[in-house]
Amino acid sequence: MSTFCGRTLEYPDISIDRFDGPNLNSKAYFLSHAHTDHMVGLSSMLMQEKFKSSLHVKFYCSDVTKELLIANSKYTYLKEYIITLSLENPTSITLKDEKQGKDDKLLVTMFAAGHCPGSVMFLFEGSHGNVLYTGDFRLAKGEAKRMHLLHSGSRVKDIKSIYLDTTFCSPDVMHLPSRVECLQALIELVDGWIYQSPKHMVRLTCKAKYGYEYLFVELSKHFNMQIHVSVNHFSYYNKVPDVSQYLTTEGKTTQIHACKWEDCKLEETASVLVIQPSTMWFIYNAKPGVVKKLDTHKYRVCFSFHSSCSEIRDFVGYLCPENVYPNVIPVGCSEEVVVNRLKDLLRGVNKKNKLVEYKPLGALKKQKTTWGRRKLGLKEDISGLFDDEDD
DNA sequence: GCGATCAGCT
DNA sequence: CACAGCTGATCGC
Repeated sequence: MSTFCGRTLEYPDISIDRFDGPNLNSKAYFLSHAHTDHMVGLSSMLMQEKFKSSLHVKFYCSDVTKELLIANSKYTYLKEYIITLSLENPTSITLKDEKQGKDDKLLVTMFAAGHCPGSVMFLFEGSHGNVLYTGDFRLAKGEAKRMHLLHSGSRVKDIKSIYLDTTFCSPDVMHLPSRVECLQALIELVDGWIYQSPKHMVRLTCKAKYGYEYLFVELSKHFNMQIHVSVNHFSYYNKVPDVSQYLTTEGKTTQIHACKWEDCKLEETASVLVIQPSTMWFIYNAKPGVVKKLDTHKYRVCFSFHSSCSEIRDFVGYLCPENVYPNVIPVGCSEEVVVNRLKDLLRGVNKKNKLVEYKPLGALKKQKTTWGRRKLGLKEDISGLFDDEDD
């Protein structure tokens, strides 16, 4: 659950993923993805009036996020203010001072965040340094290297601050199965079931509105069978063919269901295998593995749309920013504790979390130090990191 | 009769 | 199981 207030220290004139309170004064708005905890205030009358009364204030997001947004009547009003950006395509944005002051310019680049359909990160480059806002993300280790516009030539850009999805930045969640591992386990379960008879059905019980589409799409491709979803759910994907072509609202045409079960009138002779994708359950039960049998007809598979702690640390360690600001403070946790779990990866801090003394002429040397750490791979070098915690 | 908010649930 | 919702009750308009 995002606790980000909407504004960065470096660029307080823009708001990201938060649209209430002081954010009503911003000069531009950004949405990383269409989950409602990132849309607080977006449907309010205050926000609607703000857009209506401002000539230059726009709303930036990805194409898919736009379609998911405006398919919901609460947000259809945004249509005329939305400017969609394409991935890894730097765009210059002018922040107009409505009272004839001086305008500011900001270069914005979006990157796929791997959290849910349309989810992105934003890189802001301007006079106050480079700032990366990750939104929610799930990236495997090493993926930052393939995000070319985080680089300048062969070097990583100088990132002043990263505003980071720290949902699973905790020693309890060092490792999570990859998306592919989860998919393979799921395919095995489905494969062992649906070929027994046409009345053998699989029911996927998914909680969030968006996020499981990767599983739906890949399952559909593998079994050459569309996934049944509720009409209401399907309507959000009308303009997103990359997803909708793998879905159906006709329950009778498929053996794989992710629909609202009560509305799906199946014959009573059907035998149903229930599979529940879960993350927290696996974390709290400390069950290693990808799949767990609960009952003869009931399984859980471990699937996460947030990065594990080691994936987060790999990402931050690769970028080596000066500052890290957690977007999520887990319960019973403080911002300081979360930052301490990442501090050793920041620029100018050595492995023992001591500040490296600042010498202007030592710039090259410092550069070398961080390089060395990157090359060595900070992979399993986390000893002592969690010493100072109570739990 | 429509939102907004909140408890309870998954 | 604060991953991200949904449903249904209640209150105000």
